[in-house]
Amino acid sequence: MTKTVTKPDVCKEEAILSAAVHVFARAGFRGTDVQEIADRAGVGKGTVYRYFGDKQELFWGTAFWVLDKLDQHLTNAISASDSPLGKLRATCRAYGAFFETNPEYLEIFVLDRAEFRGDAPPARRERHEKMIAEFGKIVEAGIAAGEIRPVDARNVVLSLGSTLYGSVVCAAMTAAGDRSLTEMAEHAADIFLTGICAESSKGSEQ
Amino acid sequence: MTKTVTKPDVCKEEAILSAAVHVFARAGFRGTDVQEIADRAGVGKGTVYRYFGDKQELFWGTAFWVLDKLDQHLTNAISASDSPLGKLRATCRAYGAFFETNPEYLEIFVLDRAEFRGDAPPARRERHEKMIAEFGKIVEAGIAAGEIRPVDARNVVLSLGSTLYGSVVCAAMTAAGDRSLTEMAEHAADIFLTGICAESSKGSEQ
Amino acid sequence: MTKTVTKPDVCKEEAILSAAVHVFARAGFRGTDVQEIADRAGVGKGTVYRYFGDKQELFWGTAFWVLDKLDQHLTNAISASDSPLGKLRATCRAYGAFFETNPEYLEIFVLDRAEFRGDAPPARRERHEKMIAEFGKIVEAGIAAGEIRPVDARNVVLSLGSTLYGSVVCAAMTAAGDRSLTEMAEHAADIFLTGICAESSKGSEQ
Amino acid sequence: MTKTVTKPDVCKEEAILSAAVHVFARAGFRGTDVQEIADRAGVGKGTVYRYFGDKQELFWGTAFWVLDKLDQHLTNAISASDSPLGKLRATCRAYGAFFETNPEYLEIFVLDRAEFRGDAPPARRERHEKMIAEFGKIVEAGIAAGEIRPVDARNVVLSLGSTLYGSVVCAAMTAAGDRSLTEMAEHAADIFLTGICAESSKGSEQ
DNA sequence: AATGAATGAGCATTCATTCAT
DNA sequence: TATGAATGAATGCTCATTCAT
Repeated sequence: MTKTVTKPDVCKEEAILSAAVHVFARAGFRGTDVQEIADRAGVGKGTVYRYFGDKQELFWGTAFWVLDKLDQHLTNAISASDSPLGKLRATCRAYGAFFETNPEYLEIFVLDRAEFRGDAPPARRERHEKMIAEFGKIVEAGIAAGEIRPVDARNVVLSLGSTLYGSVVCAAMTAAGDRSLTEMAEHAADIFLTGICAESSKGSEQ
Repeated sequence: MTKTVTKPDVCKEEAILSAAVHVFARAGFRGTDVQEIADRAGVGKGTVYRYFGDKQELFWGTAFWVLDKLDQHLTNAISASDSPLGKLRATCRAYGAFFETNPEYLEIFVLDRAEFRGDAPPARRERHEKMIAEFGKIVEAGIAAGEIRPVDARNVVLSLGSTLYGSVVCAAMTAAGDRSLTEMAEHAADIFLTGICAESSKGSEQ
Repeated sequence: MTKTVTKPDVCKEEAILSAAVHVFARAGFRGTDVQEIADRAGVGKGTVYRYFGDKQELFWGTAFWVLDKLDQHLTNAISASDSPLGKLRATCRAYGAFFETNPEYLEIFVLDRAEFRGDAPPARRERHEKMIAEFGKIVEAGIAAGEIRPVDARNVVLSLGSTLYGSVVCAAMTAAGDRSLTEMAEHAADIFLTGICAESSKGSEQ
Repeated sequence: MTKTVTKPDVCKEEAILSAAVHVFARAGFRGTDVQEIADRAGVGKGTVYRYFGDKQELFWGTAFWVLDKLDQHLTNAISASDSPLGKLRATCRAYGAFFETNPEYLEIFVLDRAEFRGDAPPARRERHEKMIAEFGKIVEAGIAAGEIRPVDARNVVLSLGSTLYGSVVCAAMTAAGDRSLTEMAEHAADIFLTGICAESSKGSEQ
């Protein structure tokens, strides 16, 4: 019989995930002692294992949780603007702000990449694709509206994602001495968006 | 008495570093057994410690070694073109090609960020600043030549670095299914450069 | 207050014991997870503890249950023959057949010895003595009838028991490659009984 | 690369095996904490793992070590007598004496059966077969000399082995209250050997 | 200088047992 | 009475680091 995993209490699950973000972010995956997560969550170590099966699943659960929060945050940001370009700008700002407000979440993203490359469970891949598709539609709307040059939407979304990811990771790396994550992301967005704007709307964009 | 570290034999040092790249890249920092590096380098475990002091120093030595190789690779690429914009483009292409040719080097960069955030020893920070300054000069030359809009050179270099970093990391993450690292980096460069080009030179750039 | 143990439902008790035989036989005493016994018995883990107090008591209950079954099986076999020697032969055959039919029961016997040496609760010791006495009477009847040499009945019964135990354990160990448990037991009985028969002239050997 | 196991120091190996016999015999396989073996052997826990790889291999090493000692002990006993029957008798006596002198060795045998049924590594199986063959030759010599009835030598050896095993295990189980292991084994031998002697007229029984 | 044997702190995971519902 | 969620002590195994040879 495979490992039994049940989550009878949503509050405990949240407490564990919240503690896990904190500890993983500080100590890394391998450097984390599950006991510390349990202590910080106020539950027994056995409970952590009952809820998540093993340390890796716990980490994946944590990473998914964070991705979910990011998705919600970005989704909120999108609705704050009407034009496609405005939505993209808002997304970039929200992306930077999200990780500036929660530096621990950024660590989870970095660890995810460092420890598990492409081994993420299907659920996370699907969520990622969903987000890509979502933004792809915005780009296509921008193209239809003449705000964005006719480009391959998926590639542009991947590039924008890469740029934002690189911006926040690198900005956080240089110890906040220079500019905030949000400023970095906005600067990256400026450069990025100006580049993909159609010639006709250059004037209004810059 | 502080830890005695000497490197009497350059060949051994190279062998250890080469082995370290391999093993760190595969297993991560914490997941790496120093014994495996010693075995692969064909030296005793004690020798690794004599040459590098401890595991963390060994990793830093490895990361510095890789950064050095990247620097040389990019420096070569720069000289292949005369115009500032050409140099930047060539740099982007070279950046992608470097990590496409040596995926292990990319892992070292990712691990560096994941495990040690900003704890890198001064030597590496200095080297990093040196590279930033180097490219800053190119940007300034581009501005002077009218190829690049009047921007803050340092910020632009940081943004370009972030973009390239994000591009290769994310491209490698999506399991090569989409495009090669080099293509990703070039695509990122296209968007990036087009955005910072002065209005006057748009035509020739696109 | 001492541990409260009640068995309100005989069906559940049987279900637990039956499951326990299965799991203990497969995994050994220490290797057994009480949860698995509960699952297999279709009851909650708490119920197992309510019925048996703790894991050791559960095992002893299981071993006693099996011993009881063996006793019944051998008692039936005895009644199938009239002569003392016939009864002993029948007992040997039945002994082998019992464990051949129920290999799990043999594991319980082996585990019992391995884990608890002589720590068995008085009830099992008494039951064991009762069986020894029972067979002792048959031996004495055989002696009285002139079928068996005048030997110490208890010692002979202990030896026969040891021989049968050794036979089935060793036979089961050699992976059935050679002969069945029943054949092994019969062979052992042949040698054993022939040896204790009166008529022969064993002068040269003692 | 598979687990590296080296045994650079024979004294340490002996110390570990000796400690392992002691601890396994007292606590059983699962109940044994490898740390205790290390402590008793006066080495670090890591050393135990360096020498034996894992707990199971350590147990197998221990069991083999004991089997080896038994083999030597029995081999010595054999040479003390000239006639085949004498050799078999001497073997039985030696078998009982071996385990009476070293009750811990008996526990190892019992645990071996309880935990690993037939999973023993090939080396131990081969050693076992070698011993069976050795005694088979003695039985055949006995048959040739007319001391033993014409029986299947291998089967007889297996039966004798089973009988002796059962005798010592059962004798030890009944807490030495009755007779010593040696006496039990001799008694078993008496019954066993008398039965396989040629001269008698067992017609009515067979 | 080079080696690799020895060490033991550290950590993931399991599971007997309890007890609130 | 029955349940199963929660717990934390227990234990196998790893690996960074040291140091005698």
